[in-house]
Amino acid sequence: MKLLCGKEVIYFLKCVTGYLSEKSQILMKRLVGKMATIRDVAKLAGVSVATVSRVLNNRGYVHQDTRKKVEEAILSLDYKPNAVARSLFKKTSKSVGFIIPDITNPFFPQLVRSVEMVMKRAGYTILLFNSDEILENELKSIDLMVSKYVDGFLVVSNTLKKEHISELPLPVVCLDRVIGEEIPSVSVDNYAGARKAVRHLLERGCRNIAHIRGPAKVRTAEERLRGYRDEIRANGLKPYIVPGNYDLNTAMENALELFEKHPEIDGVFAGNDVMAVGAMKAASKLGMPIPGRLKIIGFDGIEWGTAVTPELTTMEQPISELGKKAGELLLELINGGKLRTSHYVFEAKLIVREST
Amino acid sequence: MKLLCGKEVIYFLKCVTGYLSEKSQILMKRLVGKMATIRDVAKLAGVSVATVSRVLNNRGYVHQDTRKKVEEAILSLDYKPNAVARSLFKKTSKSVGFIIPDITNPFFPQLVRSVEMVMKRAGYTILLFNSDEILENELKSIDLMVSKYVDGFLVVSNTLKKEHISELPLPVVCLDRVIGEEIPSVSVDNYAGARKAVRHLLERGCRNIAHIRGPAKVRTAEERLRGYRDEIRANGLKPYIVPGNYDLNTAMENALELFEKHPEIDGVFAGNDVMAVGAMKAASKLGMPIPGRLKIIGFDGIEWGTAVTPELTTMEQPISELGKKAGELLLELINGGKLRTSHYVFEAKLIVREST
DNA sequence: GTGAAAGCGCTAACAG
DNA sequence: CTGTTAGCGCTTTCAC
Repeated sequence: MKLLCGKEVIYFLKCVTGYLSEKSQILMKRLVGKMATIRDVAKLAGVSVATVSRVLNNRGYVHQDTRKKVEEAILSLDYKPNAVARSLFKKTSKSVGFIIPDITNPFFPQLVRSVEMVMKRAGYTILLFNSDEILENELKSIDLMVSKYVDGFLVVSNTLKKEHISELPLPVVCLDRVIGEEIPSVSVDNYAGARKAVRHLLERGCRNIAHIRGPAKVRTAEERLRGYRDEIRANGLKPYIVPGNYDLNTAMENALELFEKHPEIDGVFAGNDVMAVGAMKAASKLGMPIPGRLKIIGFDGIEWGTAVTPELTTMEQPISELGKKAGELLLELINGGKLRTSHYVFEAKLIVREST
Repeated sequence: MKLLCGKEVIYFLKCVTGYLSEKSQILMKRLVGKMATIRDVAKLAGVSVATVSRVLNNRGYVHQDTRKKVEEAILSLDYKPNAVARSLFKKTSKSVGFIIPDITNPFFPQLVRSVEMVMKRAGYTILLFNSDEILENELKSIDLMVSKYVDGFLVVSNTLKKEHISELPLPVVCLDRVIGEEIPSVSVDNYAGARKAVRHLLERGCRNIAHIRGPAKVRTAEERLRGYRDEIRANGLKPYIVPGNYDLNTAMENALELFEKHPEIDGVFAGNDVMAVGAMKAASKLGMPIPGRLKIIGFDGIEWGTAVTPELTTMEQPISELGKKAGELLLELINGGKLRTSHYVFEAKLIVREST
């Protein structure tokens, strides 16, 4: 048999099918690439589908001998339960969605990884959606997820509002940014982190500290800006604020301009690591030694920080922990648990490297 | 009604339900958060489910007036077709899997992004799996995908062999690495790219060129090594090869050792950009100016290359194009098309920046 | 043009 | 302990 190819098998089947026992016929189905169903297993094992279902799910009593017969049938048919059929019945799919702005932003891969890790361990699959922070994309993704019976989802977004989420028939947890009181979230204390960053620069002797801020309307960026401003004020210093977009080039250009206009600047707190690297490049273009002439601190703790020379001092976010905690919350929610705390706030941690 | 909250509505419903027309009852269902089904729509519109299905799928003849009634019902119930039920029947899920080694490796986010882009446009969702190149993980993910009726999948892997794939009941395309003649693939010509890289160093005047190689058994790494070796030989030079693991630290340490032992080295071709950055750091520790005393070229074209100072010269892979092409191939396969060419090989492109 | 009915593959009562 | 059966929500013949 093994030597026949697809078409031949089919032909052969047609010829002999009438003469074969039912069991043999089932076995043949496999050879032509058809997936075995629970019914095939039941027939082959000589039991009912209910019994097969029982051994599959380890539920209810099944006699040892029966179980064995079923297991053998499963093996010989290489039967795999059909997840879609199961989903349809159970209204659950063992999968969760994850909406992020852009996987290409170096902050997210680690987050995705840690989320996937805890979800996979619990038997869940991840559907990934890049939204580019465009509301319409997010909404579409959500509809899709609902119709696919995902069991819940994680989202990092600034555009999404609570009214988009609160009526949904599935659990949601927000990551990195909080959307509303009612929606569980995991984030870091950006404000405190920012103040700590500025304080570090102060301790290193900086007096004229600039801030390259993240994009307007982005929560994290606003909070870091506020932290910077407050700490600067509390020390009676003058704030220097330039816009940035959480990306390298804008930050570099704006930093360049800043350094030229304000040569007194001796410290920079960048809204994230990517922009900090931009500032480093600007400084290097102007021949300003780091940390000698200028000290720079970033925010995030992404790998880039250790790739550059000098290595970047930064306020590290516990990215993996964020993802892990968010995943755990979602799992609890999925399993019908009530959350004791529904807003988790982590601390950013000062990692002193070479740029300060 | 709108002022009642969940529990109250339910109570209210219980009380009056007997007195309501069937249509009103259907409308109420929504208020308590139940998803409308095609049956609800049919009832509300006063037609059969078959008709609703017809307007949903734009198939067969439906009278204008009927269509209108149905559409109104859909709107007023905020009905969304259930993707799972549809999948069960159609044996297709409008989703594809993507198995990658590790999203945390800066090469993959861009790839994922570009794949998602073409797939989303065609209405497909991405299931993401990080395998860590562990065969067992890959196999598990594949089983999962099959049972979820994914319509096909993309995979980048060295561990997976053709026998794991060729019998699968769904289309597969390999990315970045080719697994076998029968399995469509999209990759780049690592060998030629490597030779080109070395030639560039040669043209820049290097005579003692070392190679930091990628991990053993990884196809791409082997090919780049071979390219290096052949080009060096062809020029009658002496090869210097040190191991690396496609990661920063190993590369840095090994480069450090290499530079100390062989001060004559004046050029480095690293197996990927991450290791090239490692080499840069090593050089910087030893105070070897780049590109003055030592020239370095990487492979990949990831963003890191522009973040470091000096910016990294590299053999750029057209990552987005790889993803796009792979996605397109998969779509063709899914739609039952035959591929004219099933192995696409892209060229790596020399991007001269500051490190050479 | 439209409806009735038979599944897709699985689970969970409910009987024995 | 095991089998029968009625769906989950949708699509698709096949009649009318």
